[in-house]
Amino acid sequence: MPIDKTYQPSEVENRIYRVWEEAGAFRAGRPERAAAKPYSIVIPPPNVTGSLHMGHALNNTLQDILCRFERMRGRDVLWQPGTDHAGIATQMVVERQLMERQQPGRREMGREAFLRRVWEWKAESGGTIVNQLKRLGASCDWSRERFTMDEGLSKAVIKVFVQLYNEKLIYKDKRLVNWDPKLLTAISDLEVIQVETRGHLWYLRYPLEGKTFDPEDRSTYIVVATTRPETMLGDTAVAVNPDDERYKHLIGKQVILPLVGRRIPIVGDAISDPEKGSGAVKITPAHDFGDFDVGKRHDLPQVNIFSIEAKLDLKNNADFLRGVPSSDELDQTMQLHGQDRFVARKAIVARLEEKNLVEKIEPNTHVVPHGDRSNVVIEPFLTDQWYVNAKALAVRAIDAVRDGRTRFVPKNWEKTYFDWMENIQPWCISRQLWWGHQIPAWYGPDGKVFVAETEDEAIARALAYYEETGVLRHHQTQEMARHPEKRAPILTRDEDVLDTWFSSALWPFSTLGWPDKTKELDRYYPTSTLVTGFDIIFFWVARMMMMGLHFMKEVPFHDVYIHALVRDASGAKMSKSKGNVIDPLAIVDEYGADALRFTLAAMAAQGRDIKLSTQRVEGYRNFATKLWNAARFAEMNGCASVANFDPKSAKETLNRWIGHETAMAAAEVTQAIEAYRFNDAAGAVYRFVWNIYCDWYLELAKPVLSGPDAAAKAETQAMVAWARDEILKLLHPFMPFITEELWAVTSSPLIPDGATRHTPGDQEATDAGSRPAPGPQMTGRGLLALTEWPHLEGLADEEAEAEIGWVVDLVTAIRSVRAEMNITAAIPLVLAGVSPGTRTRAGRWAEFIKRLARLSDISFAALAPRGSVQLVVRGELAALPLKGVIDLAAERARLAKEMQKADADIARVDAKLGNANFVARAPEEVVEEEKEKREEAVGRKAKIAEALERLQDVS
RNA sequence: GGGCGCGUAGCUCAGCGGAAGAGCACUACCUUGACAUGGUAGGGGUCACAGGUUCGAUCCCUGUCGCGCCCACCA
Repeated sequence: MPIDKTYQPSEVENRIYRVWEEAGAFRAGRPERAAAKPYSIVIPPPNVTGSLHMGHALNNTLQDILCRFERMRGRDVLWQPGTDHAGIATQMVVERQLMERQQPGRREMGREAFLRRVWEWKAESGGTIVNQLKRLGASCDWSRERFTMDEGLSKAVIKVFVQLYNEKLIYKDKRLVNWDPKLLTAISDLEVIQVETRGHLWYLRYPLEGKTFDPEDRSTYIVVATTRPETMLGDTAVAVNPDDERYKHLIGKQVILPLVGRRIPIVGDAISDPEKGSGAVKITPAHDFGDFDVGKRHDLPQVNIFSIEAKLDLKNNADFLRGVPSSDELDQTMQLHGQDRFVARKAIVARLEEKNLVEKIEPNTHVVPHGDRSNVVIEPFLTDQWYVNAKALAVRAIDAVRDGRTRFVPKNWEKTYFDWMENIQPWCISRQLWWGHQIPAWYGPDGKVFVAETEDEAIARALAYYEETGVLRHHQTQEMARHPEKRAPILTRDEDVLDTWFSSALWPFSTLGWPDKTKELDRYYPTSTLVTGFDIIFFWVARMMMMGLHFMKEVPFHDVYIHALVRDASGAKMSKSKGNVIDPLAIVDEYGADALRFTLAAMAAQGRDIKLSTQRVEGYRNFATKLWNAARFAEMNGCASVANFDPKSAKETLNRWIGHETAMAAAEVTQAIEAYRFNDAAGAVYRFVWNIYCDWYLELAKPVLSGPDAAAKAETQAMVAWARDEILKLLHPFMPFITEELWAVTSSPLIPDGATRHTPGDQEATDAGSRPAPGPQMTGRGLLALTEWPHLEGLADEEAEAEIGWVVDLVTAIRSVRAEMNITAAIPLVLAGVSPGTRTRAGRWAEFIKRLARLSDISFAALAPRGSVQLVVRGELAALPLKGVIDLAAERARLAKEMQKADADIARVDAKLGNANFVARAPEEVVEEEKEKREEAVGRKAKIAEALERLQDVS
């Protein structure tokens, strides 16, 4: 079947993907690889209800390159796919949907109905991202797809929770958390972002006890500065710096808290910076992280001005005053109950102003914590939450990176990792949400906690406990154990769910079947490589390290490749609100998945953000077209793969040369991928395909392919096909679709060893993988995805390199002159006074050179003909007799310029070689190189001089 | 306040100790039997600045100036 004139990705990609899937090409543990070394990667699970964005495209392209590369190198590859339930994000999406459809909200419908609704939404949209990954070409083992809320993974989550609880590494604690007043849940430190905000600094006067407050008399009050005046209701102290002469004498005295009337002490504490604000600071232990610690140091009470039930019955903002001891003023005149915090702030400031208690208000820009999802101001809030003792788990996670069991690429991310790990805070894992893994903790009527893997177990433990403590009698517990309906009121389950990242932290082993001892766990854990963005090093990588080491006693992965962010062409972060999002699927539709993948790989240099422009994608789409047409050319010239062809058997210099170049390129690509240098790998294969194979090899092969030498022709046909096949292999990890398609199209049928070429077969490419061999003599060659990666040895050939290099240089030099002088007609070439070796070469390559440089004739002479343009090619003169065409003055000037350059080169080298220190201290090979450079330049200079002299003769 | 990174051709970026590179854009020529999604040739850079180390610095060190990002309880 002749190859189409242009490659149509849209027609090919889906079909090819189906072929791979039907052949089970991406299955881990294929029987024939039972003895192979495993290679495993777990996918960073995308949000199950999400859709593919450019970050996914980059992330998964890189993983796919590694997986396809290792698969071709014979490894038993497991690319473990799956999706994440993404607690908050998914819950928000569904809630928004309910709102848009004007359906009852989450609270109105209740937990059970709401969860049903989320599962429906998951069923509806959950396949989207998976299909999108397939469109990208991701070679995941889809038969092993997992979801963080699958039965198996949920079992792992519960097991981990219970075990950590029993080990006292998970505990419940009442302390300040980051409370998101919009989502009405606690969030972890990592989910808080600091936003620079323009606000105010209020200077408040707190009257001193025992003095009559007089705004004119500064000795009757102390001024505190605050950015959150409403929290004053919860103040339990005023702090001054113990070394501050202005306030030292007040330490130990009391102030009367305005509006509330509470007496609170003035304490000395280093938290107070005399330089800042007024030098005195209000202390609100229940509403500020710093103040919380001060409160601990000075044993201050914690006055929570929000309702303790806030998480249950608050609407949209933190409710006020539930916890504040009442004062008549607050209760009766201010009406703060249920108010929005910012409304309350205004009311409080207004009231303080009325009472002359506000000294001044300054504009103040400061950083304010916001929820990363809700984007509202976070409220530090004193509640009971569950925590993981991350500090304890971090120890081994730090060691593992320290001693290199896990290594980051690029290495500088290790510092970021260490900095965070070494200062790690308790991880708040409970969320007041519904979508997620519900915490396996049950409470007795007295608040006693029972943590267990199942409710039955919790009940059994509770009954035993209450019997032992005398709360229940033996016969009661017996009865309850027998009759479940009677025990219902005994225990209530914790309503909260776990942070999504808790289940993600288990991903490398939970997806492999843990806690069961599976053969997959045994074979694929620890995984080989993790590929992820730097933005989730803390969220995810660090936590997988901790959990992996704790539960598996081994690191979860050996290498962590950290890639950059994809930004838009001008460097801005892509976001929906900015409208600068480039949809990867739109790119795939327009240019093909291969073009997008290649672009991402080519731009994935370590350590820098990727600014994606569609122009660049277009360029690589063109590259795909180039490859396609090169394959077409081969096809049209009868170049078909020869079974068991050995490129080392090539006799033709040209063929030995392409063997040499192919081997070099293969080595370059291999080493680059091994080192995670995706851009280098992509660059190497690009240059080889376009600038070596297409630009020179195919051009030089043309005369042979249409020439009379049957043996040379047959060898060249085989070699063209061989190099093309090697290209398809080298390019396959980057451009899997077009390469697989070409592999299929060009492989049917193969020419049996030693036979001559006949017309190409016309079999459908679709079934290249599964089709039986076409005939007794033919060998089907299966899928490219499962074909062996090139390991080319013994093909280096410096002699061929030198010879073809000379041809290339000569042709280039002649073309340059032609273009500069605007000569279109065929012209003759005279090689003047060249060595016998060059003479032979020229004879051998005459036809090629004539064709590529458009020459009418090549001849030899002792001297360049008068009126010639004279070129120095590899130290010898090539003359183009252009009498009448050439401008002697211009030619003289050109040669003079060349001469200057030669002189400059010689001078520079001489400066080096004349430097005794250089000769003495530089490495020998460098000195040798310089000497060679000098020799070359001197030779060149002599030839230019000769040419100039010859030119003088004419004038 | 700490940490990380970046300033190289008009644009986007590689290179990171031994004579400045790519893609795109630009200019000229080419409908030559694989490819105009192409070919050939060309213009364009004191590698941010200042010191230092070195025989030699775009590359290493120090500082300065710009620009990002991350972390941090400061009013």
